[in-house]
Amino acid sequence: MYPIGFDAFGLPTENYAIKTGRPPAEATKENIATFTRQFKLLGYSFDWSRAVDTTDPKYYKWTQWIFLQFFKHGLAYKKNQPINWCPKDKIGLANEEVVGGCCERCGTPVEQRNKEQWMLAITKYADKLLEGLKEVDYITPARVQQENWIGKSEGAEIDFSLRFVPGQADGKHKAKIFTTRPDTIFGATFLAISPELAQTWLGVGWQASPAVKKYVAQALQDRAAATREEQAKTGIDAGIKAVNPATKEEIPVWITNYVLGNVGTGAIMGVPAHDQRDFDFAKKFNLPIKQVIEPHIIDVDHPTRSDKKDAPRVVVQGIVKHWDKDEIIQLRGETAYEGEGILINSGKYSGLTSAEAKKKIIEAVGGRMKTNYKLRDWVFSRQRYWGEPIPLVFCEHCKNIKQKVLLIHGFTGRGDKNWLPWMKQQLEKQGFEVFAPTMSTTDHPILEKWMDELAPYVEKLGEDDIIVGHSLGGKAALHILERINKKIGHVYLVAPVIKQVTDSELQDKKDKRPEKDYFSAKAFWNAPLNWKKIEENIISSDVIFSDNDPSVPYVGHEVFPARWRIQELHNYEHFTQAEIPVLFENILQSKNTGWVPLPESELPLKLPKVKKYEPTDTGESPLASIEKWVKTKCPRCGGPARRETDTMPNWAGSSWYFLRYTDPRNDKALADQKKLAYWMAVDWYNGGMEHTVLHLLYSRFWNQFLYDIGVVPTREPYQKRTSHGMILGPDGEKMSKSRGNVINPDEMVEQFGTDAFRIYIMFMGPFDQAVMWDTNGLVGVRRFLDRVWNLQEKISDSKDSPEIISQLHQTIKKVTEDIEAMRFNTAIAKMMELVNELSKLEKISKQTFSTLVQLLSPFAPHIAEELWEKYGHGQDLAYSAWPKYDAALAKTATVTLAVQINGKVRDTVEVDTEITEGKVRDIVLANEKVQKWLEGKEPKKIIYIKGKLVSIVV
RNA sequence: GCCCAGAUGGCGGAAUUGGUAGACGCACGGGACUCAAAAUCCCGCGACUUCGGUCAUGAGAGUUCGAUUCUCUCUCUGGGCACCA
Repeated sequence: MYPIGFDAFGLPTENYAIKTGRPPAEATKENIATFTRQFKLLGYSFDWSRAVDTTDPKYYKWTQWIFLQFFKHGLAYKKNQPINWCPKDKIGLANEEVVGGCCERCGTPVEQRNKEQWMLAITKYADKLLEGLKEVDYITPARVQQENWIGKSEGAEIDFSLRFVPGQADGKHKAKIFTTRPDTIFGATFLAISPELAQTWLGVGWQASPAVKKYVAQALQDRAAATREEQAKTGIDAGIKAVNPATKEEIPVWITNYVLGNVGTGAIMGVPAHDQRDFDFAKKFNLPIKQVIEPHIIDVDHPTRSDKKDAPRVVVQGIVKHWDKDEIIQLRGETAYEGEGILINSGKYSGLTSAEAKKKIIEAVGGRMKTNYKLRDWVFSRQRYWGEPIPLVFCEHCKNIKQKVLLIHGFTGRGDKNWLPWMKQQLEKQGFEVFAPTMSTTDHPILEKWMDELAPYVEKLGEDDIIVGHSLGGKAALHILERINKKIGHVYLVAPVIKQVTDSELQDKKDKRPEKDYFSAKAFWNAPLNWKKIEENIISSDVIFSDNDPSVPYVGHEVFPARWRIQELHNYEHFTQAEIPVLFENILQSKNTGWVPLPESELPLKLPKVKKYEPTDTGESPLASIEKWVKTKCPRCGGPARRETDTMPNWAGSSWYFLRYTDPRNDKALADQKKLAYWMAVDWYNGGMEHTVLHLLYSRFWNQFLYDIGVVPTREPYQKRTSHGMILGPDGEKMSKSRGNVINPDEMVEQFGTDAFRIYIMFMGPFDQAVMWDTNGLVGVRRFLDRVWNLQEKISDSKDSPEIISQLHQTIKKVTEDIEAMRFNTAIAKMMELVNELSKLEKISKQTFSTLVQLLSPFAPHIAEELWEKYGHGQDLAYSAWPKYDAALAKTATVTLAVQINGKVRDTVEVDTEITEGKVRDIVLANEKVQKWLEGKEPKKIIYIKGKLVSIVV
């Protein structure tokens, strides 16, 4: 399947509409018609019956439908986000419309303004998107760009306690830092915090000096200027001290612009001896520098160690003269991996390697392992006209409907123990109605009793409501789900007891509960689960475990069905503490905010017609000014409601189009399950490098999400991703209208013909490299096609010579292999060689000519079909069998061997292809030139490479 | 700064499990055909040369009988990310 489609939502079309006042849908239609005509003109064999257009309501119905799935699963949420705002034009700008911090149209400096925006929680998929890269075959740059963009860094969060008066600990105030190098903590000579963090400290009552306040205000303002260039490092001593938890020494706290507010925790420990930026800063402000890591030479003699082949390292090379012999020696050594090494000046950790020290130090200073990602959630709103309308309405009445949460405690737990009361209080504060009953058989759990006691609460729950189950309560939650006949909105399992347990394991349990209680729980514990039924009754689910849980081990997808979202948190034990903020935040994402999804029957929500396409001067999309469209009825309660006026970004439609190709006209689903199962994943996705970061990541995210909710059959959408090179203009620059270096295919086809144009594009350079357009190059290609055409005159019934047949078969081999490896340029070169040879002959056989025409047909289909038909082949060439390579026929009787003496070619000899090595020696040694070069000496060694060369060492 | 890719005649490029560097095409020079031109066909086309050769694949080193290909260092070009702790 070789499909094609058009993705036309977005800025260029919208700007064109603003400029001309023409409806973008109209211009899009015209452009699609032009592209289609040109593609057909060039003879591309697309399956036109599957063509899609992302701006077609029949298509974007499903884009909207997918968005609603994100919404229903708590992955789409609204958040205040800064947007680029032009105060003169009074519109929000996309990043690409901001040039050097100024508005692209009018040059006014751009301001940051906060606006409520729809967000997609792609960060929840950070790890999955990273993991998925292992199972696909992408070209290296594409894979690396994905990895960098996700930007996983594993490190530790460590608290530094603060002292507002030197020498006096108040025990209350702490600064949390993030570091990937906890092993360097003994070298932390200062604490650096971002202006953003300083601002929040000021906000909660920190009495800083006027100079500090002034610096913070200034630094924040400079930051807002949002230039892309790196700013000089500035900073100020905050006037307070922090205690290095490793050395227990007081170190100064500095506020500086080189620490970012939105990375890590917004605070770092400054280790000037082992971080370039910390070093620069310490130099500038005269802060102490303390070395705590020593690079070490690993192995002088072995440049590559077999046990650590892939570890990057620094190689040191030196050339010295021997101390007494007159000899020059080269020394080579390797430093430690990635600058890590052996700890020094680090108390009892001195002498350990970085890797060994990391864990121990984190533990000793009370830190926590923490994984950070660079990836941010995806801002999914655009205050624009030309995009898919977001199919939600806001209903004040429904906002006030109370969502219910059922908290189920675990074995020997209670509704008023551990984190449950805290969670109940927090959720009630947020407007939830919370049930946290205590089971009467909590110490001797009996499944049926629990089900009976929970039944009255379960009865009250529905699609908006939430069940949270802890430990054995998690298992209870699953049993509830397999017994009901309705859907529950969200299910959170906290360290669920779900793994089968044996008697001996129960006996080994080390906690205080009596053994007999365990055996009473066993039947409950090990009761089988009907996952199919459970999955039918859940809209969304989340599972968390703790990595140091003494009683419930982490359980992954070997127990949970493949689609369950499972997270492993650090240091939560068995969640017996009073608070679990992470869980609270997760539950909060399921909170009803008054936004109500349109029912599927009302999709597509079509873009209304407007008079003006500019965003309004309040920064909202033009849709906001159409009262008739905005004012609507709530699909849930029927009361008055207003529509969302934001539209989706241009990435939306292109995030799933590959799925639609499998079933482009389906109006019951985005595509039929069977067809998806048949076609997906995409075997091979070739495209430009400009789409290997965002589009690739977004579409993988959508596909993985759709997989998780059971809509698509594969986790990853694309098996293989390659990239073609860009064709540059004749000036070597990227083709663009403004530069005036655009080549129009219509003109080229007019002048040289479609086939010449096609072949030139393939012949001009390697598939994956950027090449400059040179119209002169078309001349040679056209000559080649003319020569092929002229060969007709030579066709006869004669037989071709063995040499010609051999060359023909070598050409079949080369062309076949090169097509598969996308080496089109060399395939064409090989055919040119054959045609040059044939042109020299008086006569050629019809058979040879036909085979040549077949080989040529993928490159020049028009001329090839014409010649094929003309020379008496009934069936279309396109459906004929590809020529077969015959190794026997490709063989030549003789080969030319190069004769080398001491590595230099001195002569060539033509010998029988099947000649023996002994005979070759005889021939070569008898050779006149060889004799001359040998100068009577005996050869030390003779190397014979069959079919290639003979090398004589003297 | 970091990451990725690359560097071969006048030009686009070819050749890698290490084996005759410059295939194929463009441009250029010479010749044939023609009254002439275009088109076409044939020949030549890396540099130097005392015509024996010598030097040449961004630079320098290494391994090897032999390196465009493998190892190391450096330079430059293109692309991506960027004070990511």
